[in-house]
Amino acid sequence: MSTLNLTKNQSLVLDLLSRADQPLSAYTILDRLRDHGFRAPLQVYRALEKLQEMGVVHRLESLNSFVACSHQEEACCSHHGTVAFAICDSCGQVSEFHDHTIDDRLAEWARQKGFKSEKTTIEIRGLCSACAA
Amino acid sequence: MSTLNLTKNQSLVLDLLSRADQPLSAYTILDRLRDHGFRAPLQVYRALEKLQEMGVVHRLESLNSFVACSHQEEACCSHHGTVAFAICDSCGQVSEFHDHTIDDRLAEWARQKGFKSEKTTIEIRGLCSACAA
DNA sequence: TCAATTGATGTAATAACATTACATGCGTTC
DNA sequence: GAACGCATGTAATGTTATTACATCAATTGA
Ligand SMILES: [Zn+2]
Ligand SMILES: [Zn+2]
Ligand SMILES: [Zn+2]
Ligand SMILES: [Zn+2]
Repeated sequence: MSTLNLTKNQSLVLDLLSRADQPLSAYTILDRLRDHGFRAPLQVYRALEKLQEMGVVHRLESLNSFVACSHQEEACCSHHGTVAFAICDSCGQVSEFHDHTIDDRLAEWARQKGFKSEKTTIEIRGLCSACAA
Repeated sequence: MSTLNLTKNQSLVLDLLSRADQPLSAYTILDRLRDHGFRAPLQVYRALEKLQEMGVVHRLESLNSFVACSHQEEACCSHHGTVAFAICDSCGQVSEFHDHTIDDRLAEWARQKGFKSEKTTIEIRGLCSACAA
């Protein structure tokens, strides 16, 4: 199933996350979708699992929350590899970015150690420019 | 209070983590310290909080678990800055390392965006060399 | 056609992780 | 020794995630 062919529950969750101005927890999503028939956590977690597999939603490990992908298809690369998140602890704004040099350094460390990387998490907590001012 | 002057509860938690061959959750720590008088989660969380402040214990966000610091005081630097963790999903082994280039790239991104970084999490999940073989 | 399969869904119960609130004990300071 | 700071103890609650089981619809292929 592609991004263009989501189930009803998946669409509801993705739409909600896309409109949110900050990460949402699974239970916040549940609460906000009660009017649309959501009754149990599993409905949310199942939708999130699929959306993450599709790469259109990311889990923020340090927040136990989820965001819609805001990865910009920039000129430098086309695929969605490892990304980093900068999370403002004041306003909740999340910036998603990637950096080839970081990727390369992590890959080089893994190569030297014989470590087989499956998934990399990079999250910076702090204050965005607006909130730090 | 320095590393050399821990309270009883802090010592018990740090000793347990230091001897563990994999990350431990707060509740696992609680269970293993019941014989030493631990009765409630808060005893564990309070000790962990202080130990983290001292820098002798780290929280692994992607596992909701904790490890004793294994940072090696190498020739290249003396302070305990941002570190990365490679976590084997098979045997639980955790490798803690740091990379100045990664630090620099993240700092440069933050500088450009005016983001004030407070704490950075880098965790690689995968298979260690022994388990990948 | 219709049984078998697959994948999405619904519901309840439970497990796992973390915090709040309040009380107690125990040194140090003045 | 009163006041204070700080570590501790205990109970209750809040938050996040999973397991188990049942139902439903679309697909498939004998
Ligand atoms: Zn993305
Ligand atoms: Zn902000
Ligand atoms: Zn360390
Ligand atoms: Zn391993």
